[in-house]
Amino acid sequence: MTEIPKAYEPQSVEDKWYDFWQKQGCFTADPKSAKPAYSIVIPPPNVTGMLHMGHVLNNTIQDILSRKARMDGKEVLWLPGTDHAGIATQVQVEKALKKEEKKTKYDLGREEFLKRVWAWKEEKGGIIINQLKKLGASCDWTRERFTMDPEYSRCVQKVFVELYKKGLIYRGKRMVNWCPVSQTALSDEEVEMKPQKGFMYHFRVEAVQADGSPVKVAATPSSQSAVSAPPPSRPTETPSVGARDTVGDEGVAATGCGPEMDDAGRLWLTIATTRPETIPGDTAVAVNPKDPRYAPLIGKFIVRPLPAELPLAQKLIPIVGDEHVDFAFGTGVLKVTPAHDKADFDIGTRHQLPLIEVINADGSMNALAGGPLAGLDRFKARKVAVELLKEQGAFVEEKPYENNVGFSQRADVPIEPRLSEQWFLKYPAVAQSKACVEQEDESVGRSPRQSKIQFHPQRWAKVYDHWLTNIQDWCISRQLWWGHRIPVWERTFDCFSIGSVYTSVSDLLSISSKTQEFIGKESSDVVVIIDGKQVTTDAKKLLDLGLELNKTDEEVREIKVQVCTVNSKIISALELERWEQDPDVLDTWFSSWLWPFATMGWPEQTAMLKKFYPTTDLVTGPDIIFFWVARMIMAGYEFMGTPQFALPDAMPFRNVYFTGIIRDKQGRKMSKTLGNSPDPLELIAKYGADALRFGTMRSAPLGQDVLFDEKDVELGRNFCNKLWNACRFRQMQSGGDAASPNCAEGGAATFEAEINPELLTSDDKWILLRLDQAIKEVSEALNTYNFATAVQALYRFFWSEYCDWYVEASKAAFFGEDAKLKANKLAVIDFVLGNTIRLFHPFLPFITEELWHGMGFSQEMPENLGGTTIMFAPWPKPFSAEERDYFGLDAAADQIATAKYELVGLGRNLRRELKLDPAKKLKFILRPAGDLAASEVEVLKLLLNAETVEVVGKDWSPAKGTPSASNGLGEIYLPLEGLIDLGAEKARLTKEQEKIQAEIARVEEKLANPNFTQKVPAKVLDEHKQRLADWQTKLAQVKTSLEALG
RNA sequence: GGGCGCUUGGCGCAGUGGUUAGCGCAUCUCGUUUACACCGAGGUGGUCGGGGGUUCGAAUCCCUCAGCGCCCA
Repeated sequence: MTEIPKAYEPQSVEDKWYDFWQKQGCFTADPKSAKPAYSIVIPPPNVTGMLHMGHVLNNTIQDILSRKARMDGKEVLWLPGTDHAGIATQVQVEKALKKEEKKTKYDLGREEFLKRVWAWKEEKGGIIINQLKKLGASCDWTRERFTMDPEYSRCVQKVFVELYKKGLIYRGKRMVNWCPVSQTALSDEEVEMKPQKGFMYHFRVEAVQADGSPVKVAATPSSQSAVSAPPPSRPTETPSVGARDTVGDEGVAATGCGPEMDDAGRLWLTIATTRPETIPGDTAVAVNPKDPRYAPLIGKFIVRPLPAELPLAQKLIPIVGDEHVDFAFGTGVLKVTPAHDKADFDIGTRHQLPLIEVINADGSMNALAGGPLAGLDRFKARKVAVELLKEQGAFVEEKPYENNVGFSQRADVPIEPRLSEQWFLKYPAVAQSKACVEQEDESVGRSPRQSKIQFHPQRWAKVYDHWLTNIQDWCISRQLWWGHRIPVWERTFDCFSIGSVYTSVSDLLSISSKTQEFIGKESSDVVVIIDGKQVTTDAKKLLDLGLELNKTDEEVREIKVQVCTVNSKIISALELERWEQDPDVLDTWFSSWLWPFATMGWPEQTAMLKKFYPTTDLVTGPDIIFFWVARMIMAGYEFMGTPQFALPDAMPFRNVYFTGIIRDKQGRKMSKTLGNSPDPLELIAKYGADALRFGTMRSAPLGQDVLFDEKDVELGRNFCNKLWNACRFRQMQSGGDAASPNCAEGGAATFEAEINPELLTSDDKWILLRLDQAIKEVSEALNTYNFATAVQALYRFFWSEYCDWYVEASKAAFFGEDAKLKANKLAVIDFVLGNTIRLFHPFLPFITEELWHGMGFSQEMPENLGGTTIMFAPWPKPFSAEERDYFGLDAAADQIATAKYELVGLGRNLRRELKLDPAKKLKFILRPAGDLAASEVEVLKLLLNAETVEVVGKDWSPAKGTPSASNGLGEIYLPLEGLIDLGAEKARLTKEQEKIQAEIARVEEKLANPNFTQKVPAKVLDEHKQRLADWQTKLAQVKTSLEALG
């Protein structure tokens, strides 16, 4: 037989089994299976991505759930794939293009650029998939999906058309979050608020009449100062403009606010702003009409200081009264820049203020910002604007100021609120989505049939609910090239001729009669909007539509027609007539929100959807609860909740497990710049995939962030090695030279299947009970998504109970002569290991498969229930009452073993306290409290490393000065013939005695308290009485030991 | 400003009203005993963030304060 390595070598095992599983089709889900379904869709990683520790955590959990479900006899679908990650991917390809060819995407043009992106995707896109395989992920790779797959793209477009038709999608000129680096709009969710240190700049402007002459206010302020009335306290219910700027506003409320009149009789206002570079874009200043300081000035004007070169008439902007102005903030005077601030835009709308755009799409200032500013970057312009104010004498002061600024999540630069034409979605199925997630206070008294989505941990349900309550329309268009292009075509017609030249809608769309027939059948494929109004395609005459097709207004000669469709025939017809497709693409999340069903063949009612939708579990990070989880739920109700699918529950999943965020051991987020992000593949190469999985799971408590330490992986490796060696030990006891866990023949030849209950020792029964307990704990922990608890239970059972006690105790039999006992012990070990390996399988797929075959367990099982692979071996079950009876697993056996191990501990302690040579075999004397089988004494002898354990009767008494220890099982003595220093042992026992006495005093005090004895439940009272008795017994034992020492 | 979470030995965490508050790592001592030094045996180390309350009894429930973190505005 071959020499086997003393240590487990994962490298030689992992690839072998992964290939085996794939070749056997173990991961492939069969929609026709009669087994109950279990399904899970992977949160698609970015196609540009590389595996990081977050993926490891997330996918290990999914793999554990999937593998456990297979062992539970479920038909399992774990559906993998990647998403196209619009911005991230485009940016990567652009960077590569610049580096390699010194070109921009504009040099190539849209079509050619997209070819490059696809080429790049083909080359690099598979990396993360292969990395997942290294981790052991049991995904159904035959169903791998990509959000830009043709079928998937059709789903995205169809969804767009449907929502468009419902009127939920609209195009509008709105204030959006603009990323000047990526040069695209972003959704609110892609904006990250970060505190920024900057300045609050104060500058003063003159209040004037409409003609520019000095203002005359009825209640003329005194020449010293206009600040007579202190500003009233802020009305709490008033929503305040600029509230986002007020973070940390203590100390910002400016001194000397209120209008001030100078010696020349001119009235000045002071304005506070963090963005002086936008002054040229100001079209008003706003004050609160309830603010007595400024109210009289409403309707007057101020002289806008920038651009300085403009004639006075063009500098005058009105002072408007707006209740949303927070008059406790800043000076109470708000500059209003409707083109560059969301709140200001709203004020502008309320007061019909003009918009002046002064910032370009790339974040630079344009000509309207004025000579010195034009062309400068917005941040450079800020400094220059301050200089310009100083030159004019308008600058008052600047104060350090920290406020929250929205950053583009991708490019990590401050976003620029910008007015632009974008596509928006009013979220569908909001009410259903809100109602379907179980909140914490609902869980009581609800029948389990009323199905709801469960979040784990449940507290995330609140966060979810809050977001849905305050939901805003979703900006879904992106000014990118890589992504799903918006399926809308547009053409402009002359409004005078449209009605006469084109008679019908299909005529307008240049659709032939043949195509038209086709449309008739599939009219859901197309939506037509004329002049902003949806029209039906079967309308014969345009004029019948009641549109104002003959506009009289000379200014408006054009009428816009939009067609939203996925029908390829119509699209070809449109493109022939030079209709133009909208250049924008859709937000990547607008495709991934369809993931749970678009990956399974939607919109058809496929066998896959029938079998596997709704999916069972979703595992993801709380950072994408809005981006993805909430939107998937809405999409589920909207698109799977139709009669066609006839589902009782249209929700996309039943459980959502939110992982923690992986941090380094100092609690910092993993980041490339910090270099604290370990490469999982390196860890796998060094320690093995099982070790990485085990280590990660062990340190990942439910719903808490995970502080990752390579030590955890090391511990995982050690654990695998322990498991390996425990199996190796068993093989070495099977009588032959076949001492190899990875040698199937050797293992199988001596496999002991039958346990003879008659021959079971207390140790055997004890380990069977511990196994039973472990099965219960691990199963329960997995059912409640407590992965760390499950791992902990496995660790404790296997290492601290099986290896430390049972294996050591079993050596008494294996080193002995009783062949029957040995055989039975092997049977117990095989039973325990067979179950243990299965319990470990979801966590440690590779080593368990190796051992399953190597130990011969696979040969004991039917082919489809573990015979081929442990993946389908049945999940271990706790003993039934009959089995417990059969094996005699009662409390008595348990107590004997427990007491025995305790006595061993006491004996080892004696040896230690007496500073005896640990290598020396000692002679112990045992005086048992009751009957004790010879086999028990053998175990004691072995575990105590004793030369002999002499059993004596009740009437035996030790010589004076004989160290001893005792517990319920009996007393052990170390006859040492004097010569030993007993001081340390005496001291230890005295300390022990004091501790026990203190405990007794505590319990006695409780029991003496009538308040306690009368109020406490009987059970607790009994427990306390028992506790007192136990302590008293212990005290007696310690006293005996002390006396024996003399 | 609102919401959520966290605070337990040096570190990371268990422990949601009832024994002596557990576990892993680290640390210290000892040990090359025929599964494993990726190991074994043993030890040190905690008034459970502060204060108050409820209770016979609080790490656990309530109030309050403080610190840290995250999300939303």
